[in-house]
Amino acid sequence: MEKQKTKLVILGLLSIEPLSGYDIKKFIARSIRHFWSESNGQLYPTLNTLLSNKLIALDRIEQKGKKVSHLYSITEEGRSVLERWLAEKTEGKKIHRDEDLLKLFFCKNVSPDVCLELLRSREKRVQEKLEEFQEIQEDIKKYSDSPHYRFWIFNLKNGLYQAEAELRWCRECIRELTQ
Amino acid sequence: MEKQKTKLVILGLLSIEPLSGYDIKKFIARSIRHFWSESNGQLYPTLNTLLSNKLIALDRIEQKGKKVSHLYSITEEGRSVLERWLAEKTEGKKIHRDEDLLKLFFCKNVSPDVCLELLRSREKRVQEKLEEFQEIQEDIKKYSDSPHYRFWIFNLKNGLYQAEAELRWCRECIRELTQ
DNA sequence: GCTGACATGTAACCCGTTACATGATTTT
DNA sequence: AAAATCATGTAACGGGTTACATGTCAGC
Repeated sequence: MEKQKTKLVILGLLSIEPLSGYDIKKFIARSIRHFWSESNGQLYPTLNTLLSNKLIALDRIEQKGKKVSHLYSITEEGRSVLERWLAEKTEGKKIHRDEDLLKLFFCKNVSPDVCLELLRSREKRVQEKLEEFQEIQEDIKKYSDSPHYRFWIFNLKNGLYQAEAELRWCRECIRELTQ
Repeated sequence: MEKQKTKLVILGLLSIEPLSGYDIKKFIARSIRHFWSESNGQLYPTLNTLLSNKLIALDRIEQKGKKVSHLYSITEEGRSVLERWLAEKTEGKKIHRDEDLLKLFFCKNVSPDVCLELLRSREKRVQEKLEEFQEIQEDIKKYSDSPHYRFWIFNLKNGLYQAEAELRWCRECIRELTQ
């Protein structure tokens, strides 16, 4: 009965600045995509739910011609919901399923080459992720004066450390298998 | 349209040795719980699906008194499905949602104490995970002569490296916030 | 006139967990 | 006699993705 986190992301992002649904998607893509995602199928309906629950407000509808853009902002009530969640203890039960590791666990069934290929492709993926972090770092630089910034850097660093550890692991495994 | 991984875990585990549904649960708990989980609601129905697809076979039903235990084993067909999957390239798109990091991203909204508490509780959780790895290492020692063993150690090491990186990160963040 | 970004949304589907149901057997 | 573990399952629910639907606007 995992509670719906989508509404919390929305509230969180709107606590930074008023945004439209589309803005939220872009914001996520530029900043937290390395540990969070939202799909349209969740985003837009949730936006409307939050609106009817008065946790967010519809600031204005911009219309240039007939192109519509809904700009939302967080309400006082929304803020208190957000703050309550932030102070809540996160239950860390959720284990995240890792398909590569699962395959590796059964790798005795296949040739060493298959296994090596798995590791190399993971290595490559991790390297791409590292590059992604560079991009994100660039993207959020424009917020470097914001009080949010230091926390965002924390997040980035987390991804960085994880990726480095992963890379080291891939290489060690590959070395051990090729000896 | 994420394909059902449950059946692959089952096939994988049965490729090691014949097991009952309950055995599978225990096996997971003793070996791969750090990166995989299965619930009853998935396990038992999938077992029956695999059976009717002839990817696994019902070896025998043990009855001591009226306590029933179904022992399954993998068929040739099941083996080839397993091997095909192992050789398949894993699409690494799946980002795993991290609620702590999400909270941290919005931490400007709350007092530094709340943020510190978040980090400390994460640190504690990671330490517990490290202890878990010790347990798992003990539990799988009985397989140390098996050709599977080296891969299992790889997996364990992955978790270990991840946890160490996480721990370092937690501590750095805490230090930076308490200065 | 076409492509690609802008912009919002819905419907179907599936994966997975939770909670419940049932009953035997072993241990305390 | 109670509690824990063994053992298999089902029903309901909900979260989340995919794919589709619709239409505008800017630039080439």
